[in-house]
Amino acid sequence: MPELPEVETIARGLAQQVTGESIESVWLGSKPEPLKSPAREIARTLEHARIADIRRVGKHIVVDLENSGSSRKRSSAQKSQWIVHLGMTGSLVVCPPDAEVEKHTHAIVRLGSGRELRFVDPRRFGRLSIVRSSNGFAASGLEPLDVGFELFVGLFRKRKTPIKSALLNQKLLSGVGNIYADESLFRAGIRPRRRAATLTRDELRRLYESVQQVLNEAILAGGSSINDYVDARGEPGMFQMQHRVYGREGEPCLTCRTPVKRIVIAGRSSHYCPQCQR
DNA sequence: AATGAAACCTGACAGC
DNA sequence: TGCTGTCAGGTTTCAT
Repeated sequence: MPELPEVETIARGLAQQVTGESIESVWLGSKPEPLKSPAREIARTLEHARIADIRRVGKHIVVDLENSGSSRKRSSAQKSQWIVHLGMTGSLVVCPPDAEVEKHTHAIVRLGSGRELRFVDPRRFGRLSIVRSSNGFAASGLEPLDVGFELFVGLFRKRKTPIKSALLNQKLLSGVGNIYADESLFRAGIRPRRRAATLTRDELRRLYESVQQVLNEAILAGGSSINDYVDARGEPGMFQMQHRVYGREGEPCLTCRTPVKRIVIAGRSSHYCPQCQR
């Protein structure tokens, strides 16, 4: 469910609500765990830590923790991070302790204020992990909103894969998902099946600007709510109102009235206007 | 090395 | 009501 704009919205909301809180205790569900790190390590790291900040890196939510090293020395503040990937259906919600525990709740973090931070994920594609390296968590690819144009161009050089697949490849850019890839390609006037390496410099310029424009507009709108996505407060995003091709198969292109086409690329449905996109 | 298909999961919805 | 098939905002793994 969440791509960069949704994750950004969620991370901002969470940061606002729980920065500075301490973590009292952690409950992790059993079952085939959505955990990349061992449950023991996650629990041990989170418990008694202080939440210093929450932010987005790619499609990941990074919770910066401070371990005050409770008993020993004063300033033995160790840095560790709790990384949450929401997969397709994951959500992180802050709620009062007496709120009903939803089905598919896999983790409950009790906060100093008495509230709880809960991880819910029906499809269990989401992942929780702990990072301790001194450099901190690093995304596999470049941040689409920060990358310079030359670096962006370099990503697609020599790639025979469809440009749509390249945009979805998190090792190149991290954060672009299916909705925003389609929307960006529409705005740039480029067909999703075009081989990445065949794009001209002009086309790449348009794509570069379109990606940033679409992501920024979506962040302003609080993300896209297609099925059940809601932010940290339970509010849906509004960007779906501005989708020009995604989910509009058969409907007229907003520019030229040609029916929007839907095809499958790398197993993902892809929407485009056969007239406006070449 | 690079590409694409399949696998991982559950739920919602359409059609019969 | 209930069955079947399809689809879903993501990523990893396994064959080519």
